[in-house]
Amino acid sequence: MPPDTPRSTSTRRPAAAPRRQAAGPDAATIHHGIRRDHSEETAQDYVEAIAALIQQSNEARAVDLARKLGVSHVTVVRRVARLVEQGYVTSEPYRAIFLTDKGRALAEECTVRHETVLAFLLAVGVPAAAAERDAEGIEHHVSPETLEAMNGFLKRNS
Amino acid sequence: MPPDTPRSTSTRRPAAAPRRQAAGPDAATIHHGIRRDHSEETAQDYVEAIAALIQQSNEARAVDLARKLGVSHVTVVRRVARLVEQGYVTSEPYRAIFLTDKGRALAEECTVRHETVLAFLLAVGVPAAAAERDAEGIEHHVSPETLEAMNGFLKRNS
DNA sequence: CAAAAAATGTAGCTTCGACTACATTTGGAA
DNA sequence: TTCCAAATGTAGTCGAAGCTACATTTTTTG
Repeated sequence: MPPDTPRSTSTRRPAAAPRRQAAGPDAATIHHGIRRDHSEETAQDYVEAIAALIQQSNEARAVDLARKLGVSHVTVVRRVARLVEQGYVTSEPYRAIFLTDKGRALAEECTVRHETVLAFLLAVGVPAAAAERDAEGIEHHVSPETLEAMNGFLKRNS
Repeated sequence: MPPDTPRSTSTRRPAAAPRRQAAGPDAATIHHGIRRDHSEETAQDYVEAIAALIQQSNEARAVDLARKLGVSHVTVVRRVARLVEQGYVTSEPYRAIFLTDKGRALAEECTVRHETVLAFLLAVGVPAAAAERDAEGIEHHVSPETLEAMNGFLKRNS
């Protein structure tokens, strides 16, 4: 095994200060948070989609959800089971899916945020098609502070 | 099983037009794209982190990566193995991790995008702490069009 | 009303990220 | 030079998201 790779610089810690050496302030914390959110993102997507379906057909069927989200009905069914556990939706065997109060609240919140992000992107000059696409992804990573900044911007430029 | 749930409205398709009924234009496609990206997000995070480590220590060790990303070294090792397969990095047993040309290119691209998003958020009035956090999540969902809009905004307001 | 179609449910497989626990290698110190 | 701590590697588990295939129930339709 040729020891060619330079292993020197600042790699081995002096055995005394084992943690927190050269890296940034708390980059790990940020990534941690992102990962935690990941699970909630899906929940939000589902709840939002369910709310949309209910609004347009009075009920949300698993098939429609599957189509809307682009996954198989099996995936939907399993995810919905978890949403039931988390208290976002109710679902009886072979019946449609409905939102609980908690679910409705989340959907409402998500929808508002989605609208804001979309309006903001459009206001900044993003073409409609791209704005719609990006809003889907961005909305889950917008903190209250950023949301407020977006709203401020929209208010100023209206 | 009481058949109480209202199943009527617009649910059953007329057997003739089995697909694409009431739903939006192609919402599924959007979600599909988002999901596909998910895997690339991680790759980008890793490549970006590796580039940062190399810049500050001339090499990226698995431990440092693990610390930076807030995961165990095992997770890093496994992910890095896939990055090797994808041609983003090189890695010899018990040695540090280095970027290939492809990896360097991706890192460069990600870094630029990250900087742009961050600068943009700040320019729009998002507090620094929130901007840093949100940029991490948002950068992966910014299309070229949106990136260009952000750059345009920054140019106009400088 | 009965048959067929559509929707839902269930079983089981795959991939991926994340972890703990334990083994092995490396490199710096004693 | 030997020993030890830190870094890496390996094995095996878990949960979640995806899927296909097949079973069951509901709803439409002939």
